[in-house]
Amino acid sequence: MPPEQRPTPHITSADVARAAGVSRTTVSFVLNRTPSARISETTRAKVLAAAEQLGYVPHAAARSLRAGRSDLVVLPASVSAMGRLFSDWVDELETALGSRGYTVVLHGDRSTDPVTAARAWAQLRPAAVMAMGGARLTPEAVQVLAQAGTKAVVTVSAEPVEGVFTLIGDQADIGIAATEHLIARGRSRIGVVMPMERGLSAFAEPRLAGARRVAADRRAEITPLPMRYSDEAAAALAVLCRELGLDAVFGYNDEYAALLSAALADCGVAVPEQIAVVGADDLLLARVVRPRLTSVRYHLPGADLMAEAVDRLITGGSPAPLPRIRFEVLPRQSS
Amino acid sequence: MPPEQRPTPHITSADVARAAGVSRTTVSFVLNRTPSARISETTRAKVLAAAEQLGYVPHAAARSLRAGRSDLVVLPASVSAMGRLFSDWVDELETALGSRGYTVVLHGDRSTDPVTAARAWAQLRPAAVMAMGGARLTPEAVQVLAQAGTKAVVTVSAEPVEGVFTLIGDQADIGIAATEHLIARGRSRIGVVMPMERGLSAFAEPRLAGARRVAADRRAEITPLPMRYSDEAAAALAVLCRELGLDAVFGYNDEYAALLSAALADCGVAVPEQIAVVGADDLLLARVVRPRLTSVRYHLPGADLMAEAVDRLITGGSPAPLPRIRFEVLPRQSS
DNA sequence: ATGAAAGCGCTAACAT
DNA sequence: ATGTTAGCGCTTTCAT
Repeated sequence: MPPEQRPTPHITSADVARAAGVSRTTVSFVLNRTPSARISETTRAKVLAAAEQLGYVPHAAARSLRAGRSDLVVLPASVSAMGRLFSDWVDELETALGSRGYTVVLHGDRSTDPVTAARAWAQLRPAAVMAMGGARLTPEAVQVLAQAGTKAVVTVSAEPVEGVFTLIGDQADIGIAATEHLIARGRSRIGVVMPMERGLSAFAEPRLAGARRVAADRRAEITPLPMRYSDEAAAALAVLCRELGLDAVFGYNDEYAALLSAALADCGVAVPEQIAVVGADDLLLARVVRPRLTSVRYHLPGADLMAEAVDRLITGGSPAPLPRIRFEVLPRQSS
Repeated sequence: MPPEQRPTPHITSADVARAAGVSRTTVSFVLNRTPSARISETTRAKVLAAAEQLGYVPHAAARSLRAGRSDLVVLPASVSAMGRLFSDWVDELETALGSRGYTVVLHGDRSTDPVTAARAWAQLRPAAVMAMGGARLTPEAVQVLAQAGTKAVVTVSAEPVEGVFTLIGDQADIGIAATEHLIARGRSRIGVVMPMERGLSAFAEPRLAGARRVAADRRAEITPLPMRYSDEAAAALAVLCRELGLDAVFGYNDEYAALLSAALADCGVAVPEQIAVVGADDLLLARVVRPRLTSVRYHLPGADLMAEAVDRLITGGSPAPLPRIRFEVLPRQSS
């Protein structure tokens, strides 16, 4: 049977109503399972059949415009800057929120100004904005979202942010964990890689600060090591490490650490015997390179717990505060 | 100065009009730079000032509902399944489309049924859907999108898909490139890793088929090697490779290849002297491991070219066909 | 150069 | 149990 050629290209709920011989109200009630309306089984079946037969797909924009609420959850995040650990979590979060009826979309976050970014998200009038990555949430940005009716604004930060459901997690803790591990392994002349790529210093600085804090108490010495992400830069830095007489390096993350570790080996420095190396983020990479890379991993709250909290925020409840993000050293061969 | 507390939480274009002392029509003209309307400089300035002062943010849903067109580009893609090469491209595409006035959102693609997935995208009434990853586009799914008014449907496939702007790219070419490279290096007993993780066989099968096609002509022998992504599986497979007397392995992609390469070294097999290894996707990983991994990389059409084509499709033009996706072997130490 | 008015597709009081 | 009706915020003829 050839596909029926509709004169109207767009099928609306009115078409469904007409086909089923009911009003648009009834169609709306059936399709939304409105609890307050009692619909007879026969009517419900008729409506469903008509919708199916016509290939009706509701118009999300019209729906949320009228209803005054949206089921959209915007997750600002640049997809290429996402580690595996985080992207797995995002996938789970998407599933968890999806099963609660929300539509999750990732919104590339390449705008430089927080307010401009917030305006871009606000245009979509989302129920929630979860700025878990690099996006900065200034008070003005938060106000833009609030004014657009965003019910839940979530972020992760070292300290609570006014008007925002804050997941507490301090990058400094990563530097602390790595440095404590290295000192426990008997190291005391510790380099800390500072990536020179843009946007990374927001993470690198607190990690360095954490390392310094630990070292100050334990008579260890911290040397910041600026490094670009390239073979050449790593090779040069490897030589420098040897000349400085370092006995350990915290490599910012697994990628920088692995690159440097390979460069150290290439120039004859034994890892970990002469210089121990620690990464962070527990990427796949850490388990594939030799020596296997010691890494600091983080534990985000379960995606389901997070989804529950967001749902509570959207529906007007006050969620229980989530546990602080914890960091853990996974000792492997490189330290 | 404390933030002004508005009685109305949502600021609409009517508020802007009132504050500027003009009609909503004028506000719309100014904000959209409607070319057909001539607005005096003073009026334009007044409107802009009022909008800024009130913190007005347009309501994308209302706008596209009324205008009958949307500036949304939906990119269905599971973020955790994305390689670095592809995610970089997505970032660029986002920028390129953004500068043309489109709003790009990634929509997690975890639904099993193509039509269900298409319906989820169609709810957003996007101007374009770019299914570049694993998402299958059946004729029914394409029809759902067409009926929802999606102007541009784009995908990548080995052959043109009816009603879809198809980027031609054949996974088999990867297997072909890798195998030709290995044969040129004098290898003839070639294993091909077949990942057992779900969803990957859609890519793995054609790669294997490509390898077989080349081998048939050149008296080389292909052995499929099922493998799970784990240290243990890799170790076991490394032993098997030795026992089978293979002299080369195409590792499906860089991750599997690197894992296997490390396992081979661990069990005393010299790479590449005894067994050459080739990966694919040219991940960072390939340059960080030792020996550095030979990899097959692909060249997607430039993001700007792609954006241009999508824009053409949306605005009713017919874009020039894009160049076929090309694959290239990057020889490094492992082969 | 600017305004009045209609209506996009949908939901939710309020009727019946 | 189902229908009538009034908008949600915006764009766009058509007047003026």
